[in-house]
Amino acid sequence: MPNNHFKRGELYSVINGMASTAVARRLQKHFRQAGLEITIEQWSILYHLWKNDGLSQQELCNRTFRDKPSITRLVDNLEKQQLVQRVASKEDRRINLVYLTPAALLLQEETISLANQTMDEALIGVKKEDIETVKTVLQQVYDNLKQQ
Amino acid sequence: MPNNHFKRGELYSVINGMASTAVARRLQKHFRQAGLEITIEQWSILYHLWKNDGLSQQELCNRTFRDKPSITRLVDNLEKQQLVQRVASKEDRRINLVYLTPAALLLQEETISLANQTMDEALIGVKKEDIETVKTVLQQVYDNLKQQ
DNA sequence: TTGAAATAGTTGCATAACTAACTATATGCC
DNA sequence: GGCATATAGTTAGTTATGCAACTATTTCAA
Repeated sequence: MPNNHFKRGELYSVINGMASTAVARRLQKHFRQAGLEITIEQWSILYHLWKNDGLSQQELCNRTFRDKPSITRLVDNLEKQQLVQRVASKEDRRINLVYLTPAALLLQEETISLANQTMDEALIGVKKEDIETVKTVLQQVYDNLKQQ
Repeated sequence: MPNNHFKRGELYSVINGMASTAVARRLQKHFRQAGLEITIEQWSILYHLWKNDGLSQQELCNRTFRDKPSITRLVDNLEKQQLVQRVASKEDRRINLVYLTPAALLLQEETISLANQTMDEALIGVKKEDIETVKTVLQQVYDNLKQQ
């Protein structure tokens, strides 16, 4: 039984897009101001590779919540910019492992600093325990919808 | 002084995209399954017009958190599908007022019901007071970033 | 062992987003 | 009144997303 019959239309606006778009736009702006030519979507791929280089494209799908064609094209564009390189797996020839180039490693510190700064701006005046609640709720929302 | 130095990278993933994308995809799926040919972006325009018909494109920008070119093209596509109509304002000839057609009025009840149903699915197991917290935090995030 | 099903990735097509540059109209200050 | 500036909207170019259909490879079971 649904437990939340109250202004769901507005809730929809809130959960869907408005805050996340604002954060994304701000981060993109910070990148641009720093003279960095990458998009935030490309950056999110690099972010996961900095944490764990050599992920397969499928793993990048899982970790960035994108579908396979999106990853294919993001990796295409990152390869064009010589920030990553596809390497066929030796164990399973269906799999491409994606590796960072030295150029990408140079971006890590500056861009993560800009991302942290962006989150600091975004979260001014927000209580720490409320942030935990947001994380939990949005994770629950994702889990509620992810299967099928 | 930033007050939230803890795993902001992951927080970024949570706030940005994952939950909102999942909700969007689920709603789009519900529309498709019901044989409705509109995108959720188009629907969000109709949603604001059902609440207040005859908004200007600029007002639609403000209410849907989109930029002007996005609204131009969404209204283009809605006009192609004969769901809305542009009417030049008599007071200010720069302004287009956007009006719903009878066909769009027919969609209101069904699509809002599907949206509510989608939010119900999304919020299963989430406490009402936590939802209030999420709304408040995301609104704060938006307000923190919206100016300039 | 062979053939069906599953998995990894790519391609094509449509829609949507952002930026920048543009047109048209309105406002406001000298 | 006239010119600078602001505002409303459009257009063009690039990137990203969703879906469906496709190829290649692997897995698994009859």
